[in-house]
Amino acid sequence: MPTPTWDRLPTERRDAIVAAAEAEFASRGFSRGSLNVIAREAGVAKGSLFQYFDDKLDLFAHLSDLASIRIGAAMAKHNAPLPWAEDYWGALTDSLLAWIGHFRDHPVDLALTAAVNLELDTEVRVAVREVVNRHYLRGLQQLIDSGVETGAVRADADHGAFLAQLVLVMPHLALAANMPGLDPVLDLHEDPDAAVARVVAVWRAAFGTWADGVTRPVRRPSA
Amino acid sequence: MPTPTWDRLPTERRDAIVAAAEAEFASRGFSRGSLNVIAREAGVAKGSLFQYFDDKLDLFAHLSDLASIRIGAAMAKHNAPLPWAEDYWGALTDSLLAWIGHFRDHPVDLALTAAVNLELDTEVRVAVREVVNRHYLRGLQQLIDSGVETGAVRADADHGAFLAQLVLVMPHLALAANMPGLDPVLDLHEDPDAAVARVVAVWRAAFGTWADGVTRPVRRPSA
Amino acid sequence: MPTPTWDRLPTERRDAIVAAAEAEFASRGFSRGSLNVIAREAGVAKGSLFQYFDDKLDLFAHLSDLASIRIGAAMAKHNAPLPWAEDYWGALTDSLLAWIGHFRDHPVDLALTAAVNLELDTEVRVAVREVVNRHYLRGLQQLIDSGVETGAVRADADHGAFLAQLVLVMPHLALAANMPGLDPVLDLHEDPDAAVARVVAVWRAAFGTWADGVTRPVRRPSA
Amino acid sequence: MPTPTWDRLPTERRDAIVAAAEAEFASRGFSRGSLNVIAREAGVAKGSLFQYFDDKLDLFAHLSDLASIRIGAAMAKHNAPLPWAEDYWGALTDSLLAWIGHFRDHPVDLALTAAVNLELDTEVRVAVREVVNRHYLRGLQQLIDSGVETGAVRADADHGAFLAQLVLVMPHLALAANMPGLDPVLDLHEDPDAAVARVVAVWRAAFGTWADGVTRPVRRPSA
DNA sequence: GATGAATGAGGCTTCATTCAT
DNA sequence: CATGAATGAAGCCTCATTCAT
Repeated sequence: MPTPTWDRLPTERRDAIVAAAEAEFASRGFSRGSLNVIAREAGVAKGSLFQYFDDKLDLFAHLSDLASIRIGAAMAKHNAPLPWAEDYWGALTDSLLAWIGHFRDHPVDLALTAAVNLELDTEVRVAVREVVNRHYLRGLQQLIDSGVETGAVRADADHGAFLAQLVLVMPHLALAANMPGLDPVLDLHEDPDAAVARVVAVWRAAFGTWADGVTRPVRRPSA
Repeated sequence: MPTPTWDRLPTERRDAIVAAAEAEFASRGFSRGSLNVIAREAGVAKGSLFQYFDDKLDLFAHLSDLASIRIGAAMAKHNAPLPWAEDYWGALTDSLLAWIGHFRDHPVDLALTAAVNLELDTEVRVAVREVVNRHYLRGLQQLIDSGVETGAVRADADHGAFLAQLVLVMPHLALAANMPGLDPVLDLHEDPDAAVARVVAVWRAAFGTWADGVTRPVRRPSA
Repeated sequence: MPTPTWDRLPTERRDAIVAAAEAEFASRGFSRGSLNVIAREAGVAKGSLFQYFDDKLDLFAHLSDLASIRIGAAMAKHNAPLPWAEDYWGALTDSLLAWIGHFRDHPVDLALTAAVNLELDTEVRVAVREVVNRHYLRGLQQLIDSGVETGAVRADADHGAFLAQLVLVMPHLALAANMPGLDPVLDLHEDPDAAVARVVAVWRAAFGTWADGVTRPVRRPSA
Repeated sequence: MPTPTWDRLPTERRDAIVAAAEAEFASRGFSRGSLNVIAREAGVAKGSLFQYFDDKLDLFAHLSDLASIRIGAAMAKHNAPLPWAEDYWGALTDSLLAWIGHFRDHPVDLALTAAVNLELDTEVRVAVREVVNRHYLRGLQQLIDSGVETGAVRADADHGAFLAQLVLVMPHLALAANMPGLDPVLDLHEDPDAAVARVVAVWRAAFGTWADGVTRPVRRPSA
């Protein structure tokens, strides 16, 4: 967590540091990103960074926090007007495409998400994910709940498994749709629309009700 | 790719280097793994490594190649006697648990898989994945095909989406089941049996035929 | 020396700074002790420290001064009721054990004494010792004088040499008895009672009168 | 301990590094001595130092080892022709003056001894002392033994206490005689001859036999 | 008189790669 | 073909002190 000093800083100074740090970590990842470079690019003394953040990881976690808030806000804004009640799976498809689009249009968010998800160092990854997942899980859980309420998601489906799929698949969509070499099957990078439609179809089959309202029971494993 | 010199090397020398390199990359990842340490532990001169491999990445890719072959062989051996024809989804569940078990019992394979999947540097990741995916995709495709043949997997299901799910989920299973802090929903690390059962249930619902043989059509998206 | 500003400070503020500084220097020594930490722990601004003290050394010297006064008072109180007249060497032994005990029970005094005695920087050490020795020498000289008056210390012994032994040995006792690895012979850390008895026996032999009152002349060196 | 690489080094390179390191640590002590400076002055790359020594402490310990060997050899050479059998205490006085002289004439040895004895960091001090004390203790013990054999030291004296005095006093003599501000009583820095004579007189009184051969028993404390 | 943000030199250590032997 | 010493840039982080507010 940033120090109180950070919060008292003039906005321009904070912005300069955040911009420099985002650029650096986005292009080089956490482990290889350099505080030297960040300080130089931000036009501040190297030591100043340590007045604002405990250490490198603390700075990185803060950036990730900012990014996840930014992404969450953008998605909330996009999702609000979607016709979840009338066409849940269509709205979900639309939302996922917007999700992909956000990362296409905000390379910094993409790169930070990549950096978080791909960071090798377990300590780093766990520390940052803890912060980030807190934001995401709540929103995704609400999304599932609303599907249940409107009848699009079967009440007796395994909602936890659905949530797990979302948590697992969404970062993959964001990364693989915008970076080459990550998806060898769905061709996300070339044709995201088709790929997303196929993914949603899977979920609909597994967790959705029939169009005619007939629910198809899927028993949870008795194990 | 290793140089011709590498291939002409006495077996013990090669083995010593491979063992040392696996141990090092397994415990410290690619970026932080040290050639110094590898050379020391293998009992060879630092310079020699550069006679066998172009650079650090070349060595790492070779190890990943070896590991994927090893893993593939182990899984093939385990899968052979499973009752795919009689109980496809049960066999799949069994296979996935064995998959998780393999990585639990072979920390080196786990760590290398982690290193590959978590490596940030795009160049590194793409280079290594290209090699690795070649092995995996073939095996997984066969697994799906056999499901179709035996009638467990619907002929009109989106087999590509199934393959994508496998490719995406299996590394996640391997890592999240054996490292803490990676799975915030399914609790893979604590109760892998239940988690796997839930995942397979999803696939069965999406891609499987009914127990009574009635297939439930899932139209591919018209998009 | 503290500035006049320091003397005008509210007592609680002074106490907070002294406490924080003692804790810091005690645990990290002079060279490695950090003014940053002291200011933070004391709840004062970093800059304020420089309003009260010229620099780091000035602050440290002040603490040492306080500690030596504190130690001197404690020892004076302990020494007062001892039977110097009846059993000088027994009283001295008792006093030295109390001396060791004081440092065992007051880690801050121990650490400050260590910091003073072990500080490499000549400038620092000389500056601090000058202040500290003033207190000690007077007390130790009185102790010798009283021995002479009561006849326990020979009048013709080399009292300066006795004083030098005390000055040299007492810090050693305090440190070596309470820190491992400083005394390779007497085993002060393990069995202080025995070690002190042996040291006092040496002094008694060198500077004391016989039990039967016969003094054994030790001529000062004619050099 | 230096690495094997260090031992294989050309003599001039080793000498350059040792000279630079001695000069640096001698003038600034261990904690404040800088490897940067040492490398620059020695004309070697900073990284090379880490091919020869594990870390800063390892280098410092090696220098201390060299110095203690050097000092030990010098003293052994000086002590050999002294008339220990005829005039033990005179010889001891002479030896101690030579000891002081050695450090006066070899400022590097003086400074290293100071650095070892005054290093605040317990870990450092203990590590280095372990190496150094090994050399000294043996020599000093022999010196006492020879005194016992020739009858100058009483057989029933507390030889351990004598050894402890030597171990404690000799570094003090070396330092205090050659650095101002360390000895507030004996005036070692101004008149070492007199000071040494007084110290030896103390020991003679405590541990020596009478000139006329009458031994004066000093019972070890019954405790 | 108090504050605390800014400084920036300097600290130790790591490491992939080269190249003379 | 093997060796291993040398490199030197780059890494993160610490800290006493200053000075504008």
